[in-house]
Order: sequence, then structure tokens, then C-alpha cells
Amino acid sequence: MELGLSLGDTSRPFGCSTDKNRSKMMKNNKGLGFCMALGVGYNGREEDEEEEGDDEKSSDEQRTDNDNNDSGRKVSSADPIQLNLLPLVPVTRNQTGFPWSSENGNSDAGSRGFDVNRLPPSAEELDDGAAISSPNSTVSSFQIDFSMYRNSKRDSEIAGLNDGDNERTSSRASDEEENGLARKKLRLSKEQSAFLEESFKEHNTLNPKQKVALAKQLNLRPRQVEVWFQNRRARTKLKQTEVDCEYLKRCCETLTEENRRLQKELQELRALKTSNPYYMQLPATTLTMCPSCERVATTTTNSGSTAAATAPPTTTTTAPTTATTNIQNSNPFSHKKPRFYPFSQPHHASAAS
DNA sequence: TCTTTTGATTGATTTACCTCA
DNA sequence: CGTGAGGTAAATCAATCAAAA
Repeated sequence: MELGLSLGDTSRPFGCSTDKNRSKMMKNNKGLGFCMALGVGYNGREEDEEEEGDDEKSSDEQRTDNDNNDSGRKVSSADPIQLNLLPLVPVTRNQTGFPWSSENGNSDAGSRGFDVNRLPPSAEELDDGAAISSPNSTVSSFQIDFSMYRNSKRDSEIAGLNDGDNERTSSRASDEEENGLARKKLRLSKEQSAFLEESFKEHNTLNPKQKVALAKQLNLRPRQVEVWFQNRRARTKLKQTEVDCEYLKRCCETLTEENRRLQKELQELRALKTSNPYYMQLPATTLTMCPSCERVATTTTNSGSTAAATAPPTTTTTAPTTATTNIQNSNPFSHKKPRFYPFSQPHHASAAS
């Protein structure tokens, strides 16, 4: 059963069930069968892609761009609940320098003594500073003591920064090549994290060009940027799942309450029927909702004509003592909740008598 | 010392592309 | 020439580990 509620990956479209996703969910036996329009607070669009119209794209790049655009389409712009996970100090791309650069005296390294996140200058950098640092950024002004993080493998990776597509495989195998050096865990500076967050708000996935560019800007390896985005996506999804669960819990509680109320109402009606046997001797009845006031009118159907014939009914027919409740109408968050008055006279003058 | 956060790794899966029969 | 099968590379994700705060 699908109720149109999506639990989990909100980068998927409202309605949730692309065949691919559905089959995946079925396969993993993890799908809860709910889909709900709860969006993550990013737009995912990549319309501002600077490479757009770039005729020099390789086929791989084009494919990646298409993939990213696909992911951009995943997000509904009408997400009813938006989770803003990014309470950030705004760091705009228009800034001429990074706030953590030594130029504005805001360097994390100053307080920590050194910044393990900063890369040592590679041979190529030393030869040609522009190879890594954008001319407009102040990244090149970093003064780094990176000796504890340094090893020959990383140096070779750093030297290969421009080869963003190859860094992954080499990085994967890097652990064996650390020659016994314990992995020193990086901590990105606040400013680096903030910049990555800003980028994530623009695109939650990166194509290779973007990845390498971002890595250059932040003086990180492309693999680090990639990992950061991976983790960010995973943790965003996790948080969203928590929100979804809360929402569904509230839905469930409200529906339970609604069900209890309807059961009670049904009991009362049955009691009324037994105490007054003539009361319920009505012909088969159609419940017709008035589109203007949303009240349900009771009309007879045994003659084939409905009392509210002037307006098309918005609900379907039921037997006199049963009423099918549209799940949408039971939506606890619906602001248009039809009321069910099976025995009240409709305000239409033509109600059955 | 314990908990939380977060950078990183690993294995699985999907997809696109290529080659070959 | 078109087609399906098999191989490969790349991207992504889920699960997990572990260092740092």
C-alpha cells in the first residue's frame, strides 16, 4: 500500500516511487511503503552550472552533469516541511578571500597552533603556485605545518590534484601505503566547513570539475571534498528520516484519535438505530459533499436521482451506516477537513425527505 | 570516562560505455 | 548493421570505524 508518503531519501520526488527506488526498497526490504512530501532544505538544482554550454565536455563529464541534473529534478519545490540543517554564518562565494586566511586574521591555525587540514605545497605548487590556488583566493597565503600528515603517497596525490578523476582509486589504496603511520584524522576548519555547507546548499552532489575546483579553493584533496559531500548527504538523509518519523508518528496518533472518534460515532448511531427502529429506515443513501461548504448531504439513490443534482458530487456513495473515509480527508494536517453529518439536513433545499 | 560529531574506509549496487560474438 | 552478453570504470550509498571535541 502506498499512501504517498516518503520516508527517508527526500531527494527523491514527491510520490517517491520511481520504479528504481521501489525495486531497491523492495530488494533491501527496508521500504516502509510510505511516501511523504518532506523536503530537505536544499534546492538541488544546478541551473547555475557554469559549465553549461561548454562544448569541450568529455562524454563522462556530460554524463555526470546529466546525473546531477537528474538529482536536481528530484527535489520538489513545494516541499511542505523544510528542514534547515544549515544554521551557518554566511560565507558567500563573492568574498574576495576566505575568512580563515591570514589576511583577515581569522585563521583557525592561529588558535590551534597548526591546521592539519591544510595541505603542504606540492612540488607543482612550488613550481607554479597557480596550479593550486586561485588567483583571487587567499588560500595560497596559508602557512602550514603539515609534516605530521605528510607522506609520499599523499604528496603524489596532492601533486595530482588536477587529475580529479583518478584521485579516488589511489586514495582508496592509500592506507596500505602509509608505511605504518597512523592515520591522522583531519578536522576541517569552521570556515572550510561553512564553505562546503554553502556549496552543498547549491548542489548536494558534485561533478568532477566542481569537486576539483572546490578542493582547490579549500586547499583540500578532491577525495576529501567528495567524502565530505558523501557524509553530508548521508547525515542529511538521516536527520530527514528522523523528522519524517516524527511526522508519521504524529500522523499515526491523529489517525488513531480520528478512528476512535469515528468508532464512537458509529456506536452512537447503532444505539440510536436500536432505540428508534424507524429512524434508520431510509432508502439507500448517497453522501454528497457540497463543494462550497464541504458538508456532506444525504441524498436518496433508489430512484436514480440525487437531490444535489445541480453540483457534481465530490464523494462517493456508501451504504447508510457505513462511510468510507478518504485518507486525504483524514490527513491530520489538512486544513480542509470535511465534516460528516450523515443525518443532518443539508442546507440545500432539495435534500431528500 | 563517556558521548557526540565527523572524517574516512569498505563493500555493494547502479549506470554508462566499450568490445565482441 | 543491429543486438545482446560480458567486462570495466565511475559514482553513489549504507554501514561502519575511529579520532577529535
